Amino acid sequence: MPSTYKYPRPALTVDCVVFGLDDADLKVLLIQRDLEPHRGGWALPGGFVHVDEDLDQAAMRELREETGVDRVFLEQLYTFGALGRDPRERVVTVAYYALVKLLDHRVQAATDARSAAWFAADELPTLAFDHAEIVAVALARLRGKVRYQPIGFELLPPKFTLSQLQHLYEVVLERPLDKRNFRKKVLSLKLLEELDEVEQDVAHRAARLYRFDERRYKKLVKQGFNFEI
Amino acid sequence: MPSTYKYPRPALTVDCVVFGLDDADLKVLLIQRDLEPHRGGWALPGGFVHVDEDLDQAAMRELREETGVDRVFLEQLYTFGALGRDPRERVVTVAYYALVKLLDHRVQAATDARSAAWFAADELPTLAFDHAEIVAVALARLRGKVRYQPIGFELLPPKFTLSQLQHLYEVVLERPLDKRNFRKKVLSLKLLEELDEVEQDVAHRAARLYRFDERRYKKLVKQGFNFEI
DNA sequence: CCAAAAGTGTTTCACGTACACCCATGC
DNA sequence: GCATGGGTGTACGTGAAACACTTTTGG
Repeated sequence: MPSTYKYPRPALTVDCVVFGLDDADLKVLLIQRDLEPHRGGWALPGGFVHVDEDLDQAAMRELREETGVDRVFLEQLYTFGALGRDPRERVVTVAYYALVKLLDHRVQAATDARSAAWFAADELPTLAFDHAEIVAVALARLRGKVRYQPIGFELLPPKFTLSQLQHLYEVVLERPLDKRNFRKKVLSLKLLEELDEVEQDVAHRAARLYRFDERRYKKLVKQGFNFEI
Repeated sequence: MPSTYKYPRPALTVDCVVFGLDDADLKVLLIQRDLEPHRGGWALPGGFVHVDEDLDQAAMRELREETGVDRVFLEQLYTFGALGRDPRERVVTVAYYALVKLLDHRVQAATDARSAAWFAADELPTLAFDHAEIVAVALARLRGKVRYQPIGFELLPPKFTLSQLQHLYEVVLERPLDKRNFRKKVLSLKLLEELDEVEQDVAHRAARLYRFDERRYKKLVKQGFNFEI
């Protein structure tokens, strides 16, 4: 049933920039719009905030509904409210960014009713609305934050090699890192648990697997520890 | 005239955490509410976003209308949208924080029709709605950001002494800093212009005045420079 | 002349950075 | 046996941190 208010209200939406990482580079998950405006164009997953759900819930719901992505790292990014950012009416959107383990989510995105696909973050198609700006802000946030918060692990499988971890930082920070210095640095943090396991099915010496020790990290943070890479 | 929509919409507001600095400590500007709920209680300046103004404009307008504060550093903080944060109806608020030169704004705030007052940031009265949480987030942002962005200068007069600057960092970061190391560090950044002026009317040796060289800062940023204190 | 804050250098230590070779494995 | 990435140590330089006394000015 319709609702009436004394003064006009902006519509409120959420949009999500979903990042994933593969062997080659950083990816962003986009959906193809099935409505005007920009019908058929690529856009960020998102939609209207229901009046009885909070913002984080709305973002998670839209992500699940439109891309099948669920139970991932999700953090509010920035709220975009420029006049005219949506040609139909005034729409304010609370943008989020998500970090997913790409291997877990490759299939769902591709097989969803709505067409969804991963694009290299530095080769995105033209995006609807102001979504290109939102992605730019999300990238900047990710680049800034990955250095002083251990969020990079959200992009990797639970067990990973040090080379995978280094590759992650190289891709996100867009610069090469020295292998020995990188390993020295991350191991000195004492946040990685060395497993008695190695990679499988590689055509060369198998690398040791590590796991991020989240319990230990939280304990150290309480003691004033600051993650930094 | 009233507006009708197919689905109910949250109300959208902006709220501002205004920081100022005096000799003693960091202050926050609050207003006394003249409407229910929390009538007579202290709250952040803020109000509804008009449908024809963008978010930054709305924040600036509310700040001007409610406190007389104008032309100050203002930056979006975070958007708060928990269910029940306003007892009347669903209200989503885009929070901002502002940094003002307290001496410029002491009078207006006190003489405005609405009662406004500065409170020490660590001794705030009970606040309406979830405003205490908003202030906490703003403080965390300020503490984090002051170290790697030259925003602290927004809290000082255009000409200031190195001791004032050090005091600023000590108050915001909540820890004492070594005088010699601090001076060495800030001067090494080459962002302060040493003036041929000293403090006036002090009962001891007058300190030299400095000015933040914003042009130089912007130029250095373009060359990849990163401010850090 | 006393109170109050301004101003000034050196030493030490930790950490970031640069850098090259041998090892294990699968094919 | 060869191609591919895994894994390892040292030397150097920069910058952070610790630390105390003299100078200037007004009252």
